[in-house]
Amino acid sequence: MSGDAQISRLKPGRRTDIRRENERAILDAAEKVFAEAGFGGATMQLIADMAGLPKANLHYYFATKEDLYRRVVQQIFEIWLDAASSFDDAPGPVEGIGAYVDAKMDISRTHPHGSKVWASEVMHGAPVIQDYLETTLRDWTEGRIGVIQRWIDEGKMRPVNPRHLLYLLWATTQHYADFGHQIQTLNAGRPLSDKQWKDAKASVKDMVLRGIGAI
Amino acid sequence: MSGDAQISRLKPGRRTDIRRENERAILDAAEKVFAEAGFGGATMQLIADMAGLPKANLHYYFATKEDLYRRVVQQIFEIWLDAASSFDDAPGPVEGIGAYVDAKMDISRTHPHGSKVWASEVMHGAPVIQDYLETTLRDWTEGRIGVIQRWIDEGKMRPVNPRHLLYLLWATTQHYADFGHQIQTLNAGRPLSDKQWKDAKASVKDMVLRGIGAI
DNA sequence: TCATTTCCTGACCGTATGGTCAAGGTGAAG
DNA sequence: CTTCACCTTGACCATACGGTCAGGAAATGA
Repeated sequence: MSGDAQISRLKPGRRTDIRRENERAILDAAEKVFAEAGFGGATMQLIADMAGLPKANLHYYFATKEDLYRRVVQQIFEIWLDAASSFDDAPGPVEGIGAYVDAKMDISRTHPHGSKVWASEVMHGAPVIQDYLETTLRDWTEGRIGVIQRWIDEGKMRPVNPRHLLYLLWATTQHYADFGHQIQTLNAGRPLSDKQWKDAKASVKDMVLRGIGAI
Repeated sequence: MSGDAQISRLKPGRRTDIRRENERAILDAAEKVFAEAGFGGATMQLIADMAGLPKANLHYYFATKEDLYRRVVQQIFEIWLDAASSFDDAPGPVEGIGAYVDAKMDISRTHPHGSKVWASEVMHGAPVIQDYLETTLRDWTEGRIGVIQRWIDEGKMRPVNPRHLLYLLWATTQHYADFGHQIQTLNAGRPLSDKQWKDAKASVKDMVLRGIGAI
């Protein structure tokens, strides 16, 4: 029956699905554990428990702890790169940088663990993604510096150092993920509400865009 | 002879000096190792080697790895609190926030390891300094928010959300320490020169002060 | 010189961790 | 039903780690 086919298609027992779902569960658990404990403090047992799988099963899908870690780091990097497209097809800094801040603030809220793992990785000297920094990130940065410089030349913003503007954007937006615990503590122990997040985004965008004379 | 007394005063063999010097050597080594490897990744053996002492000697001065770690975290926190005095006795945001940015940027250059240890600690949920966040840091923050609000009321700057301004200041200045490796990679692999640091400080200060309408 | 306190350190111990493996389970195709 | 590829997992191992301890060295004061 066609019904059978559909049901079997949704059953978790399907070969490909099993692989996909388990890898996803492991990666999600790993992202959280690596973020909360650091690479050294994370244990495969903890990740396994959080993913609801026996430890030996983790090594069936990911050969080593480092392999698993690498995948987690790559994940957040790709998410950030996607968000960066806001930058490109914008007529000026108000739209481009405004959208970039929005996108990065949203990611800080939806992917705080990934952001922390990335921060940890870079703080420890980028032992596993140094090549990414030297290739993809460097190229992306140079490209964006060019875009900002063009906006400056066109008189759409004040002549600030584009490099330090990018650092300020990264620092400010990621701070809300990486230092989320500190922010929560200073917010009476509660996570930021929807309204407070809206305020945070507006405040950052406002200060940045005024800081560069775009508004 | 009086000469003997002086020499013996300078000899490292003096009781108090021995304790002070060894504790200092251990704390310096620990700060570096904790920053580079994280709490979980750091080992007492590594710290001992870097301090030039046998591992057992570390446990003579610091009972446990956690005790040692706690001391390192407290150290950077006190340094930051000292720097924050720039804020208080300032007539307005240009002087106050300007000096604060200067001070924090200087610390990011001179104490990058401490900054990373603090960041790591907070990212992992502040397991050992949560009480500091809830007391000292919270009080300090509320006080500074009051100062900023007064400046706003006096028309010395635009009405921005003081809390998010503080976050922006922390994020931006500490970024140069915590993400120093990334910044160095994007700087052709070289550490920022004196001139580049000067430019960084000026750029940050300029964007921030303009962002809040103080200049 | 002697007694006392402080400092030093090699050797050792229990535990926890990353990783392995062999044996068994399970769904799909023929 | 049989086959086969893929998935699952308890038990196991070597290693590395934080921490201990006993015995000795060195400094200090009387």
